[in-house]
Order: sequence, then structure tokens, then C-alpha cells
Amino acid sequence: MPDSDPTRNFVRRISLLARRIRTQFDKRAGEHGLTQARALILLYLDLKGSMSQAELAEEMDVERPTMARLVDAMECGGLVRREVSPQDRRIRNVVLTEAAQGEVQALRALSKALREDVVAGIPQEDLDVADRVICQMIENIGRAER
Amino acid sequence: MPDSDPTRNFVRRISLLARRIRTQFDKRAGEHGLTQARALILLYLDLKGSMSQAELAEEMDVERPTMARLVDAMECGGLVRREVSPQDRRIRNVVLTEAAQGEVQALRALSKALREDVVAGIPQEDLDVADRVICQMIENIGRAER
DNA sequence: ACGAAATAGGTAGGTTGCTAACTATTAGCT
DNA sequence: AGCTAATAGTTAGCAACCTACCTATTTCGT
Repeated sequence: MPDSDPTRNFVRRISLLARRIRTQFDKRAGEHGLTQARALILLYLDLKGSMSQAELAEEMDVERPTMARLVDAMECGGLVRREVSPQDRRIRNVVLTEAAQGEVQALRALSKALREDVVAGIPQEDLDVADRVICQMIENIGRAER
Repeated sequence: MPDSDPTRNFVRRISLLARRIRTQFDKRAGEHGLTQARALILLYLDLKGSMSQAELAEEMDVERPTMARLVDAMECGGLVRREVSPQDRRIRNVVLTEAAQGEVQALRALSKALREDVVAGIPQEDLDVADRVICQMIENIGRAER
């Protein structure tokens, strides 16, 4: 960790990078009436077809109320439907509407393009190291939470 | 970038790490009635004595309305005071109250301890690489915004 | 000196996170 | 069968971000 000063260190840069990427994603996805979080839900549902809110929340590493709110907004926008699960009456399975399915390819392309912008000029081995570091940090912070 | 799938990649992990760190910081700082963002402002003001909102916003890489709102909350909590600048009538210099000054050492220690938890077991050379990668990404996303 | 451009702070509204707590349902244990 | 614990979804409230836009002040160029 190059900077030990809490006002100017790695942690702040991680947060800044995450925010900037999100803002840029939102901007690019805005033409589809989507944001990063919502786009991700679309992509997950496209992959898996139908998921409960709790499954989505777990996949996306967010809490259940967050997911409920996101799904609310998307249901209002006609992008997803909630269906009662035949196996368990607590569960609301979330599925894509036809309107949403038309967006998926564009979102994949958009996401790919943004990623390419973000990693431009960075050697693959450096990316691998950074990835390992981030994963270890996530693990470390998880341990610290106990 | 090891994962090209937008539902499961480095970008998501960056966001997750930032969020987890913040949540843990908030938890630890909560005993002082503070959150990460507010603590940072305190630390900046402790370093520099008095700063305008615009300066604070720039140092912390947030937008001015965000800073205004943070300072509002802290002013309400008796942690900072706003003073009109003698040089420029637009500017509100933000200064620490005495109550806030008593928190600074504790916040530094808390911040240091959390950082140590986050980087535990990671070799310094890996941390250096990761830092370089993050900085390059921030630069890349800045370029992509234009 | 005057007008245009830039800057500082502020308002309003939107988004996405979190926690605490609650109700309803299911799973597990005795 | 009955009770407890866990799970799914929801509500409420708080926090921190962003953008668009506005007013007031200062700076800059002519």
C-alpha cells in the first residue's frame, strides 16, 4: 500500500474507480433506459432464465432489500415480471419480458466496450496480479467483519 | 482482466471491495457518530485547517452538491462550522469545531487498523502493481468520459 | 467600464447501497 | 404433531453518490 495517509490512499482510489465506471456505464446504458445495476440483472436473467430475488441478490453481492427495490423499478418499467414459485410460496421468480430481451445484445456489447476502455494499455500479467489482490482484499475484509 | 463476462468480473469486484470497506469503516467509526465520508472530511480539515467546500470536493473526488450535503450534516452535528471567506464572498470555508478535533486521533488509528486488515498477507510488490493498475484505470476511464 | 465566462454554493431529484425490523412460509428437530 | 429456526420478501429510514439547473460573485477579455 503506497500511501498510508487515510485521506489519500488506495482505498479511496478503489472507490473512485468503482464510481467512475458506474457513472460511465449509466451514461452509456442510459440510451436504453438502463443503469449498471439494472443492466446486470437483465444479463443474469438472460443467462439463467428465471431467478428468485434472493438468488439475484446473492449473485450480485447486494442485500435483499436492495434487490427488491431494483426489481420493483424494473417491473414498473416493463422489463421483468415477478411470478410466484410453484415450489415455495415465499419466492417470487423474476423473469425477463420480451421488451427486455431485445436489449441484451446491446448491453453485452456496451459492457465489453467499456471494459476494454478501462483496461486499455495495461499488461495482462498486471491485470492478473491486480485481480488476485482485489480478491484477497475481499476475503480479508470478509474475515474482518467477523 | 480474467473474466470477460459482465455478470462476473473485475469491475464488480472493485465495486464490492469498495462497498465492503466502506461498510466496515462505517461500523467501526459509528461509535464516534461518524461515517467514512464524514471522517475523511474531518481528517482533511485537521491537515489543512480550513478549506472551501469546492476544495474538499476536489480532494475527495466527489461533486460539489455531494460535499454540500455532507458538510450540512456535519454542521448539524456540531462537527464543523462554515465561515464566509474574507477574500471571496461566494466561498464558505469549513473549519473543525473543538468537538471534532477530539476525534481525529481515534479516526487515524481506526483507519490504519482497517487498512492493515485489508492488506493482510498481500506482498508489497503485488500491492504496488495493483495500485498502478487502479491508477491507470482511473486515467483510462477519465479519457473515456471525453 | 462593460459584458461574457467561470466559479462557489445551493436545490431538486434520481440511483444504489446498507441496517433493522416485520410478516409469511418452509425446514428441521424433537 | 408441534415448536423453533431459517428463509424470502417487504417496509422504513439512513447514507452517499450523481446530474441538471439556479443565483450570486468573481475573473477575464475587449
